[in-house]
Amino acid sequence: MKDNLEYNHKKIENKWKEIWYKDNLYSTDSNSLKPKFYILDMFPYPSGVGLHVGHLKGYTATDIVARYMRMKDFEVLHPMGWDSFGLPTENFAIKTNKNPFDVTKENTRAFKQELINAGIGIDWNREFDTSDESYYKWTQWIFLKLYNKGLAYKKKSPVNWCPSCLTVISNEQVIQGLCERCGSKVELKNIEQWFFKITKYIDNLMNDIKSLDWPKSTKVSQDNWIGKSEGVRVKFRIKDSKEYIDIFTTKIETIYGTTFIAIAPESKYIELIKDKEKIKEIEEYIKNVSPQSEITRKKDVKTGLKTGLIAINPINGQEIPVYISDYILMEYGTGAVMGVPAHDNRDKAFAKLHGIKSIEVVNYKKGIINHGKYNGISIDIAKNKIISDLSSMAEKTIEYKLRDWLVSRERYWGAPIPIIYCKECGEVPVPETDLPILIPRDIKDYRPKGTPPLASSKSFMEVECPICHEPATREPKTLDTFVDSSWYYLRFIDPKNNRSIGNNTLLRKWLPIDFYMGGDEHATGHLLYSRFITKVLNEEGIVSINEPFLKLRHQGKLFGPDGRKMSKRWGNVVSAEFAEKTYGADSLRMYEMFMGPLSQSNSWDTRSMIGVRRFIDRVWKLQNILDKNTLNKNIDTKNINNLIKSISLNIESEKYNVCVSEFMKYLNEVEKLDTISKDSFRKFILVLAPFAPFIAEELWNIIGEKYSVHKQSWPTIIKVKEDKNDMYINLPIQINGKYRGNIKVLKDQEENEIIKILLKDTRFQDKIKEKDIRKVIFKKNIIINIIFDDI
RNA sequence: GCCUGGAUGGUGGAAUGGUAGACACGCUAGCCUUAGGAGCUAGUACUUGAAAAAGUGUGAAGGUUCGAGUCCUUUUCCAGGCACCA
Repeated sequence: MKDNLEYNHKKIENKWKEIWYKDNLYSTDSNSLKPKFYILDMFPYPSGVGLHVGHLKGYTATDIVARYMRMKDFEVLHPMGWDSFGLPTENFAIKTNKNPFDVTKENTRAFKQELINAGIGIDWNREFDTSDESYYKWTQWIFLKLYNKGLAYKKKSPVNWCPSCLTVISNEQVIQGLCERCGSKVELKNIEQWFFKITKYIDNLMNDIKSLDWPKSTKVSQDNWIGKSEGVRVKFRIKDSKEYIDIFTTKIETIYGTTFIAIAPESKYIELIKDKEKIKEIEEYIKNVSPQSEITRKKDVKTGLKTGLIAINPINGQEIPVYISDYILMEYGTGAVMGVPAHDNRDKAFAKLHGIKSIEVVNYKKGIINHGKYNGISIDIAKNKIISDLSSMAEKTIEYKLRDWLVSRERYWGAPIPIIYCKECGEVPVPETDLPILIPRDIKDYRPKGTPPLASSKSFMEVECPICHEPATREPKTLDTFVDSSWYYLRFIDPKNNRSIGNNTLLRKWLPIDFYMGGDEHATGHLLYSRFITKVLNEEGIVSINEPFLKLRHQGKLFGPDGRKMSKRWGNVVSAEFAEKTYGADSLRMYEMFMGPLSQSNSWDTRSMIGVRRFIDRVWKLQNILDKNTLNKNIDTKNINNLIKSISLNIESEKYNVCVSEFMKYLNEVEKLDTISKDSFRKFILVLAPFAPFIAEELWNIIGEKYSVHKQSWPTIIKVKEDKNDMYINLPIQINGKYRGNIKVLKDQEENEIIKILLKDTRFQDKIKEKDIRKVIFKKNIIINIIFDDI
């Protein structure tokens, strides 16, 4: 036979990827009667760097699952699109001096080609860019839905400003005080912006997440981000005044220990100060503090000033000084705290710096109050008593960290906000029939300047008021890219629909997503926004689901060979193209799976990849030992049965790395036999197909089966007759709990029989004396453990 | 500080409470070859030993159990996330 078979991955991959694409092999029949399975990857920003091996980790895993489910006779929807609107694309366009329209086209083409090269099975009929007019029409439509429900509103408030991107950004886009995109220090600016009222859905967001099949860490992240805390608001009266300062505390039991009040520099309580000298001093202080964002204020030094105001502790009438300090955040609680140096580290640090005394009033170790009226009473009881003692001066409340979602941007490359300003009629939403509001093309310089670039287009700005038909102007701000991606998953179901966001029946049928895969960096951004938008669309009757993603998994990061994050800066980016050229797409896919559990991060090691390439070569050479004549041997059938079972099990339990080992183990066994039956070979190709689609299709073709292997059903297990070998098992022997070898015994052999055998076995008869046996632990077919007295 | 994961050979990693290190990479030796960064065969946790074999061994210390990498308690270290959130 053909002895020197060489597997030519280039030739074979080029052949099949063309045929598959031409046939759109992975197209989904929306109206199929089979059970549906919707599996989705977080779609990428098609930035300029191209696809590297890290991107493919998640895509390969979903591709394997999609192919497996397809073979299990589900109608599988596995689509792909491009998150092309927004800062990543626009910044890339600016850097390369091109326009974002062209950049989007070029980059999406490149990304798509690389996915095709990697054999990722996508229904390309459903592809879209979020910057397509036919897509952002519906982004704007969703904005109007929110607007009409009162969930989209404009407000002047301190917002995060990135001085390099020249736009506002949301809280979720600020990472440790720096801009997520460019790493610049974020400033605080007081400007009018558009918000989505996500805070209205806090309770739903917190409750509904509990039942989702999501990684625990992600659920916890969202909970922390929402940051619910239950506490009490307390009024502290100002001496010689009718005014009060409202504070928020979660530790009302410490109120006796209050030795000062501190308010935020932005606090309205500053107006209570009447002393002119003091006002000057404080204005000076505020000037020094306020240009900084709350996030970037120095944490170690807690600066502050006495305001001259004296507050009265409502619990005991004690007079305490009021300070202004930059460690108090205006945006949380009431922007004022009761300072309890004895029981709060920050208060303690502030008190130390400003010479304020500290009174210990609670013993947290013992869980009791050790001061005043409630001395000796447990904290829980004291809390309630204090609250009722304070009566009208206190009120139980719940505070959250989550703020409303800031969605407007002073940038060009995004969906224009569909609002019109009319002198007569005020703020007017664009009528649905006028959508989409297109981005103007007549802007020469679209680069960010701090004011919305769209404002410089006359043709865009000048418009007729939809109500009174008088001249009016458009809102020149655009929507954040996270608005685009907060609903994209539902567009794949009916992507070409021009009349509605999606056919109602189809949306009902295909939602929710059964399996969602993507990076954990989206835990508090995209994933939270998508859940929110889904809940709004649900209330509007547009979708019938309450949660978009039933099951979520994160693929771990793939670092460069040097263990650092893959980046141009380090020169450690391994392109998908490089890996495919060297060893082929099938090897690349299998290697990425073989590296370890999917959720775990790993470093790329090209050298290790040779292992899976050797495997692929040996699979190719199986043709040499293909036995066309004889019937199945029992052992051959048993081997393939085991493989089918274990691959199914391991795909379903998401252990793709173990799948690869199982294939290798199987191959080792088969090579030992020097022959493989056609039936087993056929099944082997079938189970291998989700992992290595190219070589599987080629071998399928070679053995004369009908195109395509990827349209076949998952192989079934044939029952084999039990033979002699099946009658025996190797039973591990433990003596005093320690493994001492094993013996060959009949399957289902009982305990006393086994002991008889052991007593005769030359290896064990010296060690085992029947009369000394104290106890025997026996688990049929699993283990026998013999315990002696003298342990 | 808080939260979430981890810790198993030289490396990546396997292991429903039941033979730890599967499967690979690398390495060592041999075969084949003009050659090998190709292929094949054998070996490869550590210690002792020529070998047979014995002992030790899953970050550390305890505990539960006939039996623990796996369960419980304490602890150390590593990675990631959040953070003046009152």
